Amino acid sequence: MSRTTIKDVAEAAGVSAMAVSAVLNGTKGNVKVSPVKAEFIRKVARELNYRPNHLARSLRSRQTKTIALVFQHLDRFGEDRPYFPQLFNGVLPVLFESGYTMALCPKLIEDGDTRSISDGRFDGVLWCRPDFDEASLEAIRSATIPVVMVHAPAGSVPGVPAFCADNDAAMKLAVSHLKDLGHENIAFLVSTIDHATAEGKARRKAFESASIDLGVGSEVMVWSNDALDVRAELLEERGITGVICFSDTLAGQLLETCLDQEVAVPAELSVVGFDSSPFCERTRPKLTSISQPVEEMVGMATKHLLNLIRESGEETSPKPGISFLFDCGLDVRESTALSKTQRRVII
Amino acid sequence: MSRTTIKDVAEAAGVSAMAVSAVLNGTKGNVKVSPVKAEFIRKVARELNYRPNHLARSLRSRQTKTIALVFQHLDRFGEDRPYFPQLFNGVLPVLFESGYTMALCPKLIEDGDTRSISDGRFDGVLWCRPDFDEASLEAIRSATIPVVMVHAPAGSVPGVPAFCADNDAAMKLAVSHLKDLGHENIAFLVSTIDHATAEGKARRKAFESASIDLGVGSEVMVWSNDALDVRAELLEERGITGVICFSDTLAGQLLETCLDQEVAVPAELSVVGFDSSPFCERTRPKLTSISQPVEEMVGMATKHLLNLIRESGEETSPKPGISFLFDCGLDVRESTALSKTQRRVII
DNA sequence: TTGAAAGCGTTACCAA
DNA sequence: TTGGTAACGCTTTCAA
Repeated sequence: MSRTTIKDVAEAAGVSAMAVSAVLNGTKGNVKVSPVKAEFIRKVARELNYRPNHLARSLRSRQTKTIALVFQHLDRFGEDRPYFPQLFNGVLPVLFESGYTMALCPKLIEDGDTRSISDGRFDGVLWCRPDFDEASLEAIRSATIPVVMVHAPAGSVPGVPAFCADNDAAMKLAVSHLKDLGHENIAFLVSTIDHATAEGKARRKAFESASIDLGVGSEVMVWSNDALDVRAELLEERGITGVICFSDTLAGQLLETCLDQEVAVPAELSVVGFDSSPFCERTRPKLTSISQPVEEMVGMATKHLLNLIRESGEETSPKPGISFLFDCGLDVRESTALSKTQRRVII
Repeated sequence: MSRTTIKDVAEAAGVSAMAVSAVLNGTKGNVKVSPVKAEFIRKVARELNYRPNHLARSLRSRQTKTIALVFQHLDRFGEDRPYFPQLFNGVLPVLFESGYTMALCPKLIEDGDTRSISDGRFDGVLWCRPDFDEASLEAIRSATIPVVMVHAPAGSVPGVPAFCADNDAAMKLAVSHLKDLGHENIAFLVSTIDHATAEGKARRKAFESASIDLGVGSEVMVWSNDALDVRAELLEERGITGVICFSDTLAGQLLETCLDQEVAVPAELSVVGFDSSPFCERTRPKLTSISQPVEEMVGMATKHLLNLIRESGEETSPKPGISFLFDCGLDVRESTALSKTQRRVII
């Protein structure tokens, strides 16, 4: 029974409640208790097995030592989705090191009742959803606690720090790789759902700029769940020989479709994924993919959030919003190769 | 700014704070507000963008709509550890459906400061750590909120419900499988860490009983990180031709060791894992493994916990502690085969 | 150095 | 049907 309150301890020790509080909280402020008395209080507290009520403490002191993590919870935490392990590996060590608790709140994650961001339970929010509707943006804007966004393009919400992969550089890397292999017409493939997200739009734009800059033909293809006739629609109709996909998962689906339709990868079509997850090692052929430092991004975002929380107590001049862009890499595996034309030239 | 309090709303609407509370909380109890007034209050609340302070509400009503999840956080959430996705898939849907928040608290998960179970922040605790030290057991015993244990043998803490795989039946399944294949000397392999856990001990005992019941020679081997000479120590010295491992991970390590030492699996040695994770499909040979319904176990444990929380408000006669045993299966893949002797007999 | 009192924002209880 | 008042358990401020 942790029913013992600070009052019980105070009575048992023959002191006031505040003396107990001061002793147990490391007496910040100008209240001081003599060492002897302090030790006695500690002893009594231990004997009564006193545990401070975290709720009452938070209510009064206006800090909960808890942050909320918001992510896109469309489906299960799957075996082939390396994102969630990376996310948690990025967040938890940083949080735990500082004694912070992580909360997964259905109101924020599922109900979209984003106004409850500031309902007092959290000191800050790590917003890792790539889809922003206007309600969410408004909630983030008007939050009374610090919010940090991950996977959000710079400046998505003025004044709110954003941590994001450098999609422009990433796409340039991938398009350049395909161009070097002799591909002249390249497509960007994205699912309907992802296409609607901020990151979907950002990568699409990045792809288009990269294509123009590098002078290759480009095409954006939004893949709903319909059948896709790779040979007819891509190869023949549009002369596309290289495809950059929004995600590894999507690239995996494309590989399967190619297998079904007897389109050879990479002989006839080169395929690039996004994330460079362990999944890439298990496909046949192994998937060339853009790598994104999710864990580092999330880890730094978490650290930044904790800093903002610390500072929010102090009187500091308002800071400008900052965004952080993370370099991506390209892990070349087996799914990309010289285009047919190029091979002819070499021969 | 969600600084608007219930008082502000009450003033603006010209009513008392409790009227507002009654209206917004669905007026349980005997307090009633006329429909007209109720609608007006709702309107004012909406206009002022009032959000109830969850902390204050919890403090007063003594329920936080939050449960804590405790698990073993030895290392990273890895790609080859299917446990965590299964854990979260089991817990979150059940919790979210009932509007409960899940908290990961460093005090409980890392610091071992288990007394803070009852610090007011949680309505209940889902205890999924397989290692129980005396301090933890004492903390669970003296908790003021409901606790449910997963991976704990029945009756680990009197009165606390335990959800666990039926290790006895599982081991019987595996030993029987190996016996049918003609193996006469079987070992149970477990790492030092796992051996110290409650589940480690339970499986060891289960293995020993199964071996005796089925009349096969048995040996328990605790594998620290030392080199293990499979041929000398297992095959020659002890005549062991079949090994049941504590986990798939450990079985994977054994497979690698066998590869290094040129011991053929399954020709010379049959290997069985535990968990039947997707990992088993990726080893060479594919790993025969005992399957444990983690997701269902955890899901049911969560439901049970929520029920206990609901009931804890009511005056019910104290219930006896219950334990739930879950059937395991054996997924036979490629790492187990007829023993040499048996093959000779057949030929 | 100490203690008393006033909140924090809410809900429960009791009188009207 | 209403509304005041008293908690919930703690910390902070102010006066001694």
